[in-house]
Amino acid sequence: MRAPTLDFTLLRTLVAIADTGSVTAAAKRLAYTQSTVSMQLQRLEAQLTLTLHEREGRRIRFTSEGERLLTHARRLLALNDEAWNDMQARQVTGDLTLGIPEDYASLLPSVFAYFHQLYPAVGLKVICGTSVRLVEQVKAKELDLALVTRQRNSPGGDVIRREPLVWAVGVNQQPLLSDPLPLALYSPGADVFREVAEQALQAAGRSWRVAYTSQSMTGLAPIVTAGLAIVVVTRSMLTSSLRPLDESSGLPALPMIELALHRAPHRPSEPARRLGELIREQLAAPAHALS
Amino acid sequence: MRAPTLDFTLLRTLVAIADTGSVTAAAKRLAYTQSTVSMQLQRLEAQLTLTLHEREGRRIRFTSEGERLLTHARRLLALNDEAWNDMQARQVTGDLTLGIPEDYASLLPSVFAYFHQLYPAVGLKVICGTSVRLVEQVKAKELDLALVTRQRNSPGGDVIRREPLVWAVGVNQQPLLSDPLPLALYSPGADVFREVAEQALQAAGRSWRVAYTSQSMTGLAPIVTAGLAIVVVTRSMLTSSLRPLDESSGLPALPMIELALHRAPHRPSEPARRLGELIREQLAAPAHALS
DNA sequence: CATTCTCATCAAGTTTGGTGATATATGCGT
DNA sequence: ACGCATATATCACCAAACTTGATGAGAATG
Repeated sequence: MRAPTLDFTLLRTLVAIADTGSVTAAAKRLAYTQSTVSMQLQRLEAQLTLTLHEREGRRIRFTSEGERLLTHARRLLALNDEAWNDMQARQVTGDLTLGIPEDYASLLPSVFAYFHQLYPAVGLKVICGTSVRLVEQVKAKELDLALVTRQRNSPGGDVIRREPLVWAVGVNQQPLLSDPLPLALYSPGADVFREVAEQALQAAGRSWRVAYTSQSMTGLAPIVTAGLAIVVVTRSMLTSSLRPLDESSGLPALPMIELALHRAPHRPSEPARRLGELIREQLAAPAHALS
Repeated sequence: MRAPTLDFTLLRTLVAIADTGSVTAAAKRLAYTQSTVSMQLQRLEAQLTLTLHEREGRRIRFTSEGERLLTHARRLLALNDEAWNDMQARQVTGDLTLGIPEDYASLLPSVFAYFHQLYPAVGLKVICGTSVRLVEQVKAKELDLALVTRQRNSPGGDVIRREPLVWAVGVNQQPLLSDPLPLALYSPGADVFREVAEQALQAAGRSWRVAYTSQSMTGLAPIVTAGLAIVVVTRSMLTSSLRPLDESSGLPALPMIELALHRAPHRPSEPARRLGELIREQLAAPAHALS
């Protein structure tokens, strides 16, 4: 007697029959003939020497053995697909450059680690820059993908996630609400946060001055925690040294910003597609109000 | 493109090659031809469109993809075998009577529950009795199996487990070491514990009297916990109301007893075989000195 | 009662997979 | 270096397994 071995093909038709509730429908779904599916079911029963199904008039009913095998089958197929996908993923090769805004660098390492696990043969390079610059680089095909922040409903790229912006100040500081308002801004020339903040203040008729600027948030941190200026960050970027300011502070509400993924023009490479999908999955926004 | 599906047969071959380290050896183990195994390996690589192995002179070496698939394969095969065995087990039907000594009734319910899970179509009946009587019933084919206690190296049956016997007394009582020693015994005419105790006392030159007897330990419990008599039990039967007596009590050491499984003469039924195996597995002794 | 739908069964054609024989390559001993 | 023994790859052939399209039986619908 040779090794007792199940047949994935038969198991797959079994669950298809169970899912659709009919042999004909299962056949359609699997792109087989009806007679094939019918015989496959019989073959499976013959191999196991037991009865998996009965007929109640027109409807099919699984015996307890059938139900039991079904749970085994689903488990096995899930593992099969996982294994298969994993092996296919290892064949995805190539190089890939992704651009991200500096402020998001902290959000992504886990995604990169996961990506490397799934696609060990892909060389991934990450560069940081301002959103405006990254978009230019993607258009120039210097980058395969770029994750950028942008104001709501700006054109270009696919929205991955929406996030609220907040005013923040050092955790132990009183907000410095003098007029003009002292702002700490980073990415001096081009950053979205700056635009958003200035628009909001202007609409509210407030005056402001740019008290400090830096290339990155880290450079700004000492100023802000010292209470010398107010900063704009996304809610997810709040650290323990930052305290968000609500409406009672008298500052105008800030709109949401969007995290968007830009892809290089024309057919993305396979690695780029995969990374794009992964980023979408992993960064998918927790439930927010939308549209 | 039809469903991406692995082939258990090929996976099995793969692990056989990995286990044996050679195509030829794998072929022998699987009862295939060498050429078959060789082609199967190629087929597997072709289906996945990747290279699983390389040759280092004569020796085979798996690529990292090969190693990876191997771990998947082992997992999948384990699940396959589990599923297969489960489905086969459900086809084992019939009735089955097992005899056990009353004092072990508490040890076995979990085994019975497990057995019923594995072999739901088997009707299992359990009867209790003294070891001597159970052995007779097995010989008379009134029982399919009997689990009995016996003195070390007595003939008949297969040893499942060896257990130490101990003298015990009520947990709050001082041992009543009068002469003659008051014993509480159950299974009056025939029990092994009694034989063992009496042999040990006789060898030690002690006198004793049977102060109380009962069909089961439960009937004796009040007497013993009240400190009116001493009882002999296996170490695993000690309850919170019993206190074991060590050598400092002056009582002679007791030998180990054996738990043995007797099978009805001539070919055991399939259910009987299975239950026998299960009992052996489940009751397998924790590490003891042996021989 | 006719129609429609689903399913089981059959014969036939095709594909797949295993076998035995043979060729190639590696390691080892002389 | 040479030849023997062992391990592997490859080929053609055959048998078994699988899919298919056709056909008929049985059940639901109206």
